[in-house]
Amino acid sequence: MGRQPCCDKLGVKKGPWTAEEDKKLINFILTNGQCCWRAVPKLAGLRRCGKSCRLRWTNYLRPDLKRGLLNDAEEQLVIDLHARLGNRWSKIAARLPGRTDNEIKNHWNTHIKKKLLKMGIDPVTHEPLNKSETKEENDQSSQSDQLATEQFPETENNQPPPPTKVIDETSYSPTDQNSSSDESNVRGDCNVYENDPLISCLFRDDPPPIEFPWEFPTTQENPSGFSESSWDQNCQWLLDCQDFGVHDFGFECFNDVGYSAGNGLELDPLEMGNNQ
DNA sequence: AAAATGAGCAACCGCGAGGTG
DNA sequence: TCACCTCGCGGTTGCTCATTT
Repeated sequence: MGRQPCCDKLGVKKGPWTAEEDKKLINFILTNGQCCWRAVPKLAGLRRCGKSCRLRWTNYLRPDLKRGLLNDAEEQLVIDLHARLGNRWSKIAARLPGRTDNEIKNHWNTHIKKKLLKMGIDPVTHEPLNKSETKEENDQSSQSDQLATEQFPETENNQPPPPTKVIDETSYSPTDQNSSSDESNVRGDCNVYENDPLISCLFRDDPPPIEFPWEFPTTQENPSGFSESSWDQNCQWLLDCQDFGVHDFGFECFNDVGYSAGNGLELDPLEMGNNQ
């Protein structure tokens, strides 16, 4: 029984998106908002699969996206979140304003992984490499496996929570507490970090409202200067651009919207929430 | 200067979750 | 309860560009 393809493969274009396609997609979403992705390509006049449209939008065209490499704070946060959540990139991304799961995943695979290995840390377990090797041997024991499964049923590979001393001491170290790598445990740690608004925000049940509903906040406090106008108005100039190429100018102007420029980690989640 | 190799990243694929009739 | 559909996620691929030989 073959799975039904997400779209009609015939006549569906694949590969890199052109500026023209980007323009069509942005134009459509600005006009209609995000609706049924399956219908988007048809309605927008794109010969693309709906899935591809969604991916393009969420990973590249969304105006609140930050571009460029992750800064040190973001990178440290990714490492720590990965230690707790494992490869749940979307969950990790939800706690990094303006970053996408794909971007974080790529950054992890290309930069952080190597960095950790260089430091002698196993990027999977977040334990010192020699220690994890020893541990792997010990893990042959079915007893320990069972214990791990019981204690951390949802943990990746049923591994016990990684230790946290591996995290750079110069950064905050929320994982210094006993913790597991699952979200429930993330939540469980919240009280520990109550005093730190950033940390407590990061480990809240519901992540900070990073995902704007594709409308810019209308608060007068918005320092970006976008506060008075609508999303449509703000983006209209984009659509008027000749040779539209989002890659080339990266929506930088939007990065200031809704949170502090340059470093989204400085945002105040409560304030953001009010802004919506 | 050209070929080989590696790194980075956008995009694709397949699967599972959740919603609906 | 079941089948179907859409969406989102995570793993993987493959293209492009930079660096090395």
